[in-house]
Amino acid sequence: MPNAFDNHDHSHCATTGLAQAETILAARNQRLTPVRRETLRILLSEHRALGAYDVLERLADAGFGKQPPVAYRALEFLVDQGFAHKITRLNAFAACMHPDTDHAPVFLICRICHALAETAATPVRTALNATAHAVGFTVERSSIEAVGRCPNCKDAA
Amino acid sequence: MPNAFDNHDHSHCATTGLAQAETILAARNQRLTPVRRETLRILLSEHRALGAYDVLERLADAGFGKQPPVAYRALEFLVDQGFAHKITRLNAFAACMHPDTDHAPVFLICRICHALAETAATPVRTALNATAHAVGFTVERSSIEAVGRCPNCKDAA
DNA sequence: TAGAATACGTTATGATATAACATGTCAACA
DNA sequence: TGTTGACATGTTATATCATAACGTATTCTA
Repeated sequence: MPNAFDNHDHSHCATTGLAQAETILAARNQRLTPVRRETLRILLSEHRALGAYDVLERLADAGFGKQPPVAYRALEFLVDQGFAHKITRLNAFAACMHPDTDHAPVFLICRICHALAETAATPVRTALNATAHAVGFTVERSSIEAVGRCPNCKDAA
Repeated sequence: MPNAFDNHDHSHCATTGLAQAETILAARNQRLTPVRRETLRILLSEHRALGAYDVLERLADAGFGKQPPVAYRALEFLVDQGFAHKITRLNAFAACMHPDTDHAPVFLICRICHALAETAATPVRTALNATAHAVGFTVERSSIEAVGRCPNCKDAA
């Protein structure tokens, strides 16, 4: 599976992502309405996080409503259904790169080019659960977000 | 070392925290001015995260300025110097419980009572670095925040 | 003590997010 | 097949979080 830092056929990401969403949502009897579909397409079109107001602007350009709740509601739906994530450090949203598998992902955010990768969380999550367990805490949800330099920007300041 | 979920002599947290800050800042030639001191005292007075406007209100009550930059600047200073952390998931700030040691902490946020604990990060950070390294990413800073139930609230909904 | 650096206070504005309510769409079924 | 109820979309208005820009005061240091 490619990640955001590889060169890859990016058009593939969007078509695959939309197709996956269609299938999964149909199975759940949930509707991928036009606004929701366009919102997901917008997020899939970049391997970076977009602010709700960026998404809103693009939705408005595509003929949908111009007011914040339009974007926030579509984003909330996609997050609830596992097709997008909120990156709390950035107050921004990104398409999920593997809605079919394991969740509680780790996000790697490039400080230079703003690329965003979503990586395998298992070992990190295991460590987090152990740490929490040691003080009697039960983890329900977690955000693990790292800022740094991606391989393409590793020599930059 | 007690954590937020233990019963402990809480007045101790504030006095120790302030004393530590005095000592460490003096050694760095940094000034713990009255606003900064009061801000730290406010954060230390609770084992939970406070929003900047909550802090601001208490600062105003204590006779300091009433405008947002007053709180944000003091908080920024404390974060820079390692005496407070921003909890991005909550858009809120909390006193650091061990400004003297290892950083890049893990935060455990109780969904029920809003208590906040800052725990040993080493194993989680190790796992995160390994995960990042596998895709060629260099971690510079990270936030690891878990929401769930603390031992005192584990039987609640 | 003059000048530079730092800190504090204010006004104003920007950025992110949601409450509340009206209108529109669609599927189930009486 | 028309009504109903659930869900979705759109709007207005407002809440919440954060910073830019500028003037004044304090502190440090030469």
